[in-house]
Amino acid sequence: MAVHHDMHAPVHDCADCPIRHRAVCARCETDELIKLEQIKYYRSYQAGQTLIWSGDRMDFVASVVTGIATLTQTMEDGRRQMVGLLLPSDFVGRPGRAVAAYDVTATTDLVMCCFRKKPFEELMSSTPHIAQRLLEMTLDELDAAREWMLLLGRKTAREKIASLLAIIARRDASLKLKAPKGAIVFDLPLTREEMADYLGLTLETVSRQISALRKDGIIELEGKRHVVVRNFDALMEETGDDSDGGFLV
Amino acid sequence: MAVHHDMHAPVHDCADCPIRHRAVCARCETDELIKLEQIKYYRSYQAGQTLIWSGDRMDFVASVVTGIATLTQTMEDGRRQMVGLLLPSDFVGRPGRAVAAYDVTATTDLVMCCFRKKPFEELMSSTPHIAQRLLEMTLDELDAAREWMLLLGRKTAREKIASLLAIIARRDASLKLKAPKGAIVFDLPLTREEMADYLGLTLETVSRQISALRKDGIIELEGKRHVVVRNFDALMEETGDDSDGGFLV
DNA sequence: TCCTTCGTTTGATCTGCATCAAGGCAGACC
DNA sequence: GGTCTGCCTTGATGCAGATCAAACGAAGGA
Repeated sequence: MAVHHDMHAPVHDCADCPIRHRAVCARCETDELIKLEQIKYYRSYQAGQTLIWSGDRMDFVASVVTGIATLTQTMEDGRRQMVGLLLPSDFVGRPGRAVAAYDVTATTDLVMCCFRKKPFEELMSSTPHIAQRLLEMTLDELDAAREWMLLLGRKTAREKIASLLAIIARRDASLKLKAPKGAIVFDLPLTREEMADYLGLTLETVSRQISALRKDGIIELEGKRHVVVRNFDALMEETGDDSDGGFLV
Repeated sequence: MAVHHDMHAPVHDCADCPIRHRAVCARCETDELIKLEQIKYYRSYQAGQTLIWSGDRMDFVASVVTGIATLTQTMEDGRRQMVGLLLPSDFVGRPGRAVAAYDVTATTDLVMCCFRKKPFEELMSSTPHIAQRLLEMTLDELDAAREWMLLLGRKTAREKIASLLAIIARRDASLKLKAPKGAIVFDLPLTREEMADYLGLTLETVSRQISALRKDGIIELEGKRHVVVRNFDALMEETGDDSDGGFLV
């Protein structure tokens, strides 16, 4: 998720927000931020906990401070598809909608910064640039969703796995000190089953393809979750994406 | 695509827009509409024509007046995935982005109402409710994209076909005089190949599944494109969605 | 009129991934 | 220690949908 703060650069963190969240910290010391401060509150959740069930009333909107959450849809017979991955600074909830459309689950311990919906909406209508910021974020998410549609509809299992690893690797690389000279190293934040739900596969296929990428020397594994990518270009070759930009997430 | 005009009801059509388009006609006779009128212009395209190629410079945004257009992504080896279906009143283009991310193709003869991007963006920053309107539309599209991810990742070929037919049937029913007492009747606006690109299938599978639904009495076909649905509930049964609301498109 | 083209249907076969099944490994708890 | 539980791996088998191939019908053009 490329962070766009261009319109109000430089951005810095709120006093008591460990992570700046895009929807909130347009520019500290503005009136609207003060108002946001007045209506915000924090909530913590444990790994595995489902914060919101599809169909629940939603009386707040929120942004992720630390941890990872997922959005999933479930069919009557239990088939599940993950439709969103929420990383720190991502926004959940929809102004103008009363009922949640997806299950929201914490895959790691999670801290959310919440705003009661009513005051948030009032603030939104009185301070135009919040809507513009949200629009920009939503358009980014839409691009990511469409990239994901290509993956789900047309990529092979191996390409799906490579794509997911590349996304996680890239994100981790950008979070840490930039330009990792050598190997990219990261921990998978998802179980095999969650990866399967994300990719439209079964957990067995996920496991097999990860093993295959390991055997082919594309990645190295230490334990089940810790991944080393020595040659990022080789991994990108496996994704099926054209060499350059590609993923917007 | 549920049409939301609630915030400024009643909405009526612009003098020379045959179809009201959500982003534009908030309420006629407002200042911003007059300004929009000043920067808008129409363009027509023939069926099959590609209006915009992924990577092209985009110096305008637009909304569909009549006809149908598609957004597609293509992989290097030619695999294609449709990622959006643009119906009358839908919006194309992204304020704040210079380059198109997808191919945009007219599947029928098409009329677009265009706005040069620069003035549109200026107007957007001076008239807040345009951003709010666009946000609402974009959130709808995001919901649709996520519904589509479930389809692509987890539905069977038969369920995919039934879902697509149900969406088209429902849309047509809402465009025409509402509450069709008996059968729903419509023409497929897409070729088998386009349907395949939409659904993440091959055209042969699309053809076979349509034949199967016909044999099973779920739909009737007159010619290749004309579809009769006598029992909409029976069609919905085949989609795999839970009975009630479901699709947001 | 015939011929071509394009979209489509249908058949035969192949294959990638799902499914079913068994077992391994590490951490927690007794 | 032992055993339980959650997560993961690997093997054997089956099947939905892809692929390869042929042919049909309607529209259009010579």
